[in-house]
Formats: sequence, C-alpha cells, structure tokens
Amino acid sequence: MDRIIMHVDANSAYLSWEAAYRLQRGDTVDLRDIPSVVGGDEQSRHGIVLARSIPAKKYSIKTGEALYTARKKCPNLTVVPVRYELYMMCHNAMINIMRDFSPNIQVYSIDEAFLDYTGMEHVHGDPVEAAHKLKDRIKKELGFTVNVGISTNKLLAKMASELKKPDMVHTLFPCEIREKMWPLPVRELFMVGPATAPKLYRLNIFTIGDLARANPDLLTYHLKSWGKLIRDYANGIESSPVSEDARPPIKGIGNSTTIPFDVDSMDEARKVLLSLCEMVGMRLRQAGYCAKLVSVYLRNTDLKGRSHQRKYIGATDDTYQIFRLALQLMEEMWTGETLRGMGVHVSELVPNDLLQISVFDVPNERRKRLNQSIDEIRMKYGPKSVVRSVFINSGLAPITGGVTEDFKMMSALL
DNA sequence: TCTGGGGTCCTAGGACCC
DNA sequence: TCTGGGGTCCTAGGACCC
Repeated sequence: MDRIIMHVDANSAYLSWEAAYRLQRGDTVDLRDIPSVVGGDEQSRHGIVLARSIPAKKYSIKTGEALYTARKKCPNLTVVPVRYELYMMCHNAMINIMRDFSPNIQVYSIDEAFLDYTGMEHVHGDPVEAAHKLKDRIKKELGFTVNVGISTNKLLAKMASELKKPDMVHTLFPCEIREKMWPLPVRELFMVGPATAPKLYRLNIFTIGDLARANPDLLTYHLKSWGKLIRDYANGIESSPVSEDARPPIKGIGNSTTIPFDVDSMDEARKVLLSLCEMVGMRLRQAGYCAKLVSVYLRNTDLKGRSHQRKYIGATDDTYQIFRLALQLMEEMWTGETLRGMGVHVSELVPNDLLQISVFDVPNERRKRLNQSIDEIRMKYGPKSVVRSVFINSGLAPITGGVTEDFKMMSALL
C-alpha cells in the first residue's frame, strides 16, 4: 500500500519569522515586501546572507553571499540580525500544529519537517485538503507561510514542496514525475550539488529527466555509487521511513568559527582553540558521550582549509584533555600562516555510561567535578557566567560556537 | 578590508598484517 | 630470486544537506 508523506517547508524561514515578529510588535513595514535579508555580524566578519526576501531575490542576492556584495547589488537593502531564540520558538510552534495532523512527524531541520499522513484520511480527510488546512492554520495562527509537498515518499514530497513558492500546496505523485519533475534543471534535484552538476553537464545531462533516463553504467563509471543514488532520485525512487524518535545517535560534535581578526601568533591561536574546546566539551558532556577522535581544522586567509586528526587511547569528555590534544594537532599542522578560521571536531563517540576505564586513564575526580559544576552554572545562568581568565580583555569570546547564546534552548529541543 | 556554522556520508591512499 | 593479494585501520579531503 502506498504511503502518503507530506513535507512542510517554511518560506524564507529566518526572514519570514523576523517579519512576522516585527508586525506583531507593531512595525508597519513587512520585511517580506521589501528587499531585505537576515545577515550575520559584519564587524566580527560573519557578514553573509542567511535568508532573503523575494524582492531581494529579484536583485539576484543569494543565500550565503557576502553582505558587502549584496549591498552592491541593492544599495538600499535592509539587513536584520539573526535571532535564534525566535527561530526556535517559530520552529516549535510549527511542529506543534503539524502534530494535530499526524502523530508521526520527522523534524528535518529548523524550517523543514516530514509528516506521515498514511491512514490519517479517516481522521482529517483528503490529503490535499488537509495540507491546505495545515498551511492556512500556520499562516493564520503564526503569521508566516509554508509550502507543503505531498507524495508517496520523502524525496518526492520534498521535491514537491520546492516547486513554486510561497504559500502553496503541491503534489508530486509517481504518475506526475514525468510532467512536473523531469523538465527541471538537474541541479534542482536533491543531492545534485555544485560539484556534481558540472560533471553531469559534461555527460549531456541537463534536466532531471535526462538523468532519470541516463545509462546507469555510464553514471556509475563517472560518479561511482553517487551516480546510482541520484539516478534513483531522478526516478522518484526512495523509501526511508518518517521516523520521529528513531533519531540516529549523534556521530560527532564540532564547533568552528571565523575569527573576528587575523591570527598569526600561537598565543592567540591557543585562546581561540581553547574557546572552541570549551564549547565542544560542554556539548559532549551534555549529550552524555566521550570521544575517541579529535580533529582540528585551520582556515587561512585564502579561505583554504586543512584538517588534522588523531585518536585517543581511550575516550574523554574533559575540556582540558580535548584541548591538550587539539593543541598538539594544531602545532603539528600550523605552518605559521595567517589564520582566518579555526574548528574543533570530536567523533567516534562512546556513551558515557558504557565507557570502560582504560588503564591509561588517570582518574581525575577533581577535574570531572570541575567540568560538572561549570556546566551546571552555565546552563543555569548562561554561557558567559563562567569565563577563563585568559579571555578577559582578549577581544575573544570565551566560548565559541554558532549556537552559544541559544545553547539552553537548542539543547532543550534535543 | 567579501565569503557562517552545524551536520552526515563516502572515497582514496598509505600502513600494516597474514 | 621475486614483486601477490586480501583485509583492516587510519588519515585527509570532498561531496551533500540546512
């Protein structure tokens, strides 16, 4: 029996959410009606476009491009700052409305989720009508629009929700693939990115339909297993379940940052590294894991990145231990060139409680208790409540990571 | 004084073992 | 005198998503 899957996608999420919030607070201008973007802080060199309005799109402003170039395209562009707490609230509110239509929801990202409507016709009626009800309820109650895609699997539902925006319901059932999906540029297929698309062009594959009908051996030869995957997708073949709680265990935790100033001294690099390790360590302990592998990433002023990694004998969740290995890795890798960005990533995670104490581990109750109490204070009073003295007046954030300010909220969701 | 930050999965090549 | 072949682990890098 065919499933019925819906994919709900908030239109220009960050920007719409900010717009809805401002209108609610009495603003008279709707950001969605003017050229506007949500952008990072240029002072700390995080100045890129995170979301754009449809009028901004008309100036060919792209998500991910520098605010500097966006302003060149449109000098009177309105730029508003990011506000993750607001996004989390909007996300939660959207998911809650979705739950009225099915008990089986899979959150895909902050602005997208799947809904398994199979068997729900008896409760809420025809899927297309239900999708309209869902869309209209979100618009009326929350003040922003979504697209809903409907089909028999997650891939097609997602492709459907991308068709025409905003505020639309689309179906893309298998019998509609030829008509609605095959004429689209191949780049618009899920999993065909900026590296794969040019390879396909060279094989004379320009539309999703071209890919669907391409010789499988040719694709395998040029693209290995990737070729088979995207050819299946082009034919609408995909069968993963909408799984709410079977959320796979996390594989790794990482934090990276573009440093507000160029770094050429080991002293500064150490501080940045430490602030990254603070965040990684805290998140690792919060998730209840120890890590076996630590990786350090350096990015120079040409924006070229390199990484260097090493395994522990055993595993750890101690900030200081992570830092020590990370520092060693950085010293081995860094040739002294000017750095613009740095990252720390841990992986090969072992659940805390299953961890076997290796003979190499120095039992360090004192350090463990220290980590614990610092985490507790930070969870309660915010990440800035405990700060290592090296960061005072350093011009650096004592804890570095994209979700620092919202750590409490983000972790509450998970 | 242009280019974020969070993920997952896959592959290539070298080291090493039998 | 000769230069196999399979398997695993490790590391670095690249692909994609939001």
